[in-house]
Amino acid sequence: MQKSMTIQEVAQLAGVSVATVSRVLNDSPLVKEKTREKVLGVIQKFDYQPNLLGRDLRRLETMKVLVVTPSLDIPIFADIVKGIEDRAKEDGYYVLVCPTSNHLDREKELFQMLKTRLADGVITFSSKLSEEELSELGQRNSIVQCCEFTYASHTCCVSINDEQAAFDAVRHLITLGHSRIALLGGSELAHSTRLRHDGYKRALEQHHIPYREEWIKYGDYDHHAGTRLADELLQLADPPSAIFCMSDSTAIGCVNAIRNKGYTIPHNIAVMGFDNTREATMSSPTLTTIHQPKYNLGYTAMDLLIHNMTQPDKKYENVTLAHRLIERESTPVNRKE
Amino acid sequence: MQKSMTIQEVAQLAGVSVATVSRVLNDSPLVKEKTREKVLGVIQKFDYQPNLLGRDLRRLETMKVLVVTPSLDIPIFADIVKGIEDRAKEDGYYVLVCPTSNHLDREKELFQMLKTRLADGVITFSSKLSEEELSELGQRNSIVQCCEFTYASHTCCVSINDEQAAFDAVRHLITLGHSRIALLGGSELAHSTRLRHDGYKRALEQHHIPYREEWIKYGDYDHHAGTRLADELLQLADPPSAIFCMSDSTAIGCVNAIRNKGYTIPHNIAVMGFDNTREATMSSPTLTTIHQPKYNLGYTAMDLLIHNMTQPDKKYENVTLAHRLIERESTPVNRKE
DNA sequence: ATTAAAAATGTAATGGATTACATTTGTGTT
DNA sequence: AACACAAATGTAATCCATTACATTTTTAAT
Repeated sequence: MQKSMTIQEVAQLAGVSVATVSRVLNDSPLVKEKTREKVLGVIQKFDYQPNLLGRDLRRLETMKVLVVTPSLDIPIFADIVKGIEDRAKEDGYYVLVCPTSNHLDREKELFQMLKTRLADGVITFSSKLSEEELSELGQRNSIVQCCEFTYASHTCCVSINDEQAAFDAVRHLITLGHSRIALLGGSELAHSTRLRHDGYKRALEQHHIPYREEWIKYGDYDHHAGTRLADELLQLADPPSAIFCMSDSTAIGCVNAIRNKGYTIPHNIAVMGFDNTREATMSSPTLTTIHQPKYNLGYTAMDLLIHNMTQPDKKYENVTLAHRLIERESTPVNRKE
Repeated sequence: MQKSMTIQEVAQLAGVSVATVSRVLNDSPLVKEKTREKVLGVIQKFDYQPNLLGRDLRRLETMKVLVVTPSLDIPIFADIVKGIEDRAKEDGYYVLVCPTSNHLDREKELFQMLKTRLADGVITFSSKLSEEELSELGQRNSIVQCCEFTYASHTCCVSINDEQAAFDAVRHLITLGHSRIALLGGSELAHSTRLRHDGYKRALEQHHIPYREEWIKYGDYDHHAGTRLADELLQLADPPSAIFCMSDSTAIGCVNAIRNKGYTIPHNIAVMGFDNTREATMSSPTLTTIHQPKYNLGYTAMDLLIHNMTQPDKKYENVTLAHRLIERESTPVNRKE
């Protein structure tokens, strides 16, 4: 890579010292107006750009934050990152999104960037690192987990209350008169899956509805899984009358499967999604779903991260934001409320 | 940010000079085995990580590549980035994805990272920079445009042949017996939109089918635009019998609008999408569409970028990859072929 | 005009690693 | 044993910008 102009050359051309140029670059009030103009003149004339590697090395700070994610096509991801971006911009941080393609090595490499000083902090979605690794990294670096949570000390997390959200969803179906309610989940490994399952179970228990193993099915979060699992449900001797899916994509696959069998939604079977992504309004019928405050999750995560990167009183807490149930066409109109 | 261990301390602890430690870090063959072990011992014992800011400054190279995009939720984006990632990994580059939220300032800031030495190269999707700006940046830095193309010297581009792809799509509809073919486009500003429009027009001309202004409509790339524009088409006194959409999302919106009016697809109206995203198989009916080789577009873009970052014979060419027409349920079965 | 204080600028150390060049250690040859 | 040469290691310059501290210039007060 070719050399570009340095602060020395600027100083020379402007007939001042490097210190003065540096002060101009950093808006120091100690520079006389006339001098400032002279220096800025040279800077503009030659389109000088300070080498930020030099600056960052000196300051031991990069103003960069990594967003580590297993994949870019998680439907809620884009909105979350928008929230992160906006909060970051307020304090002048760069946001760099790094997909790991679900490779643990890649994730470790990215976390190394904290140790090797290439980034000041990390926001992570569903990390594969172990509790020990996260805790250890958290001691010396700032890490915020978003949405998906691995318990670890010296770490914090921003998410909705997944257990309660699932509870609310299932209660809604019960309120509509359903008692034959299936659960279609995403990855069984995810902590959120367990929590949502717990919420599902609690809602049934509270209404004295028996829990039936054969109505609980896990797959991926995508629509193919939804189609496949819904087909399985429909082949049961005793199929459910409502299906709660842990993602909108799954719900759409589910809807397709149900309609292909000739049933109508919500008349024969009610379906609920999760996340309230744009997919929920793309499907027909549109999906009743649980809204996640995506933008705010991102904004809050970044806010917490900035706090921990800059303030001495680190916060290692779990922040829970409010979810919301959104009624659309895939569940019957609620006459009681 | 707290100081961490430096190469000096390692050298001291190992009883050697910093040069030797550096040689060990960089796998130099000039180090005696016994010395190497001694140094590695200290490195492991104290979990020393070299400060890459120091290294990068000295080498004037960061091994980082920026992927600048207006948004993260472009449906073809995730697969393209996977291709970029895989090629990057082969040569040890970091891939950092940077969304601009469509803000020109933000984009400029990110391109500045080339000048400020924070990144070695950029792959950009539909840049908003002017031809002059791109050309100027291209002189001293490596820039590859992907999919969307602004003409500029010292720049290269990897994409499909949009004109031909649209031509093929429309010809397909003509082959199926259609002559009343509408065009629903994305942003009118995009270069690809113009090219696809040209291909549409050429196909009609070649088959002596008149071009009708009222059947050409532009909006966003999303499904809402598709619904709205399709509604407009259906209200015409003389509506089309086939609709070619410039994205799968638009096509899905279109499909919903058509079915809401009580028409069936493809019996009453045929619909084609573009991109072959997962949405194309999520909709029902599934979409006939133009497949973009997304992974390969990314892989090739990164390949070209690496070439231009490392080799003296820069390539400033346009690489065109093959597209493919994929038949699904939204167009009638082709009996002639 | 003199002097103290404030403002502006400059000098040089610093951040951490790499590497050209210098020096020491080791090996082999006669 | 002496010398040539190779191998291993060390010293110090370098990458570029920031900043503590030193120095010079300006302003204000007497």
